[in-house]
Amino acid sequence: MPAEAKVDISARPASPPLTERQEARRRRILHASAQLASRGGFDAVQMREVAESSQVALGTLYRYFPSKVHLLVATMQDQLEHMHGTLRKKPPAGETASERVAETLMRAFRALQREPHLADAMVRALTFADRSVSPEVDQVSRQTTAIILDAMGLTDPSPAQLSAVRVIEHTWHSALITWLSGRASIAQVKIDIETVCRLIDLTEPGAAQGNKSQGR
Amino acid sequence: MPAEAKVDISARPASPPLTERQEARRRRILHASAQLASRGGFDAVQMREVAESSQVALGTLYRYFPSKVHLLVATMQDQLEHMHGTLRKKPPAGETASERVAETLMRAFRALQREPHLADAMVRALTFADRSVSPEVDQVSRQTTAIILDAMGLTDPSPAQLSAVRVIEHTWHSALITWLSGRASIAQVKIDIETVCRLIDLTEPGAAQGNKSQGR
DNA sequence: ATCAAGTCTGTAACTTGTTCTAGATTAGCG
DNA sequence: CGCTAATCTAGAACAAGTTACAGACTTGAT
Repeated sequence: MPAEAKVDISARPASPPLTERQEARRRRILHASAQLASRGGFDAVQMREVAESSQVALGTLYRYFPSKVHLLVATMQDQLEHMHGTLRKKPPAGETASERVAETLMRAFRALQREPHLADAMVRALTFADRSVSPEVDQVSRQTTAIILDAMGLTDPSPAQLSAVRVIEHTWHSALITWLSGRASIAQVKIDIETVCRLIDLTEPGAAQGNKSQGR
Repeated sequence: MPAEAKVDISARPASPPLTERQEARRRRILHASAQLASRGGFDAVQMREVAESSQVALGTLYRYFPSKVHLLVATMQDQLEHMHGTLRKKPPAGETASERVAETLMRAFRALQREPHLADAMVRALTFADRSVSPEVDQVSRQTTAIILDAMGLTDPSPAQLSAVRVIEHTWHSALITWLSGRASIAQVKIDIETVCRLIDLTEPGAAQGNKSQGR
């Protein structure tokens, strides 16, 4: 499945091309953000501290990322790219599409467990984001969709399959939140993921679907 | 299905019984909260304004609700009780359990559409809540579960059914967020709800499930 | 090399959630 | 009624996100 370059193109809004120093600043900021987040989660990412850690004035930080939520969502985009790359190297081994998706998400989940504070910061920012961050959040969503479709081994999904993927993403985000806020165990998240992934089986060609009103 | 009184018991932590004046204050605060939220959503619920609107000192507000998120989650509990009562009066008419659940959730969704700002405030608070609010958020979750099980017409759900309900709740919350932040249309939310509700069909006695690894 | 436009820095100010304090008020009790 | 503990009020104070601004530094074009 050859689809490497496409990601990088859509990743940046690419409005004005950044100079080298600017690219370096941006990278320092994202690094500081991830670092602080890894320590104490959402609350520990304080804009003044991010600015100081990344050797940038507060005003500059806000020029690069117009709010804390923007910053953390961008941090998530960054991490997601890593993740997608990593996952691509070792594709999931399951037989059915739903097994492979569940395996992929559980692998991502285990990665998040290694940095729970970072996960907290990123996921909280994602769900707290208001309309002003929609484009960036959408980008994260597209990236996530791409990862799931990859795991399914699809290049040209049907509408029903896209719906299933949407629901899987919903479940993934919400399950993460319940885990992060201590209301669900790791085992519980696993069950939820496995449960929702069975939706995929319903969309397979041979599956008998006794349904109506599944418009567009 | 006789299960009326139970809700009220678990609804309040019932630590110290409130005096009449205190109950009145609590009610004024919740009312002011809902009112402000209906105007401008999460951001419009400012603690100083809530205090003023409800004729209570700021310190008192914080004594009743230890944070803005606590306040909004309590507001949501309040609204949910209304909702559950309303829904109970006109049970959904669908033939299958999944149809009835989808109908119920869509009805709730339409109610939220009438007060989108209030919905914004409540849902944002719910997903932004950290561990310190877990008990309250859990209470909301239980109430939501009860509504869904009601719609299914179940009193004694199987583990598989509970899993399905959990996933439905995940989808419900997350779909609401995408709608509130303008990243999904009302139609899209409808599709997502209908899609996830088909999971219920998989848990019915006669359903053929070609699955493995569905532990406990 | 020089100039204009755009960036970056350092710092103060403003906003809103949260905490703290000192002095009234209220509730329960003898 | 009169006392004591708890509660409530008004207002200041603090914390962190965000904005504003004046002056220094870069950049790109000439």
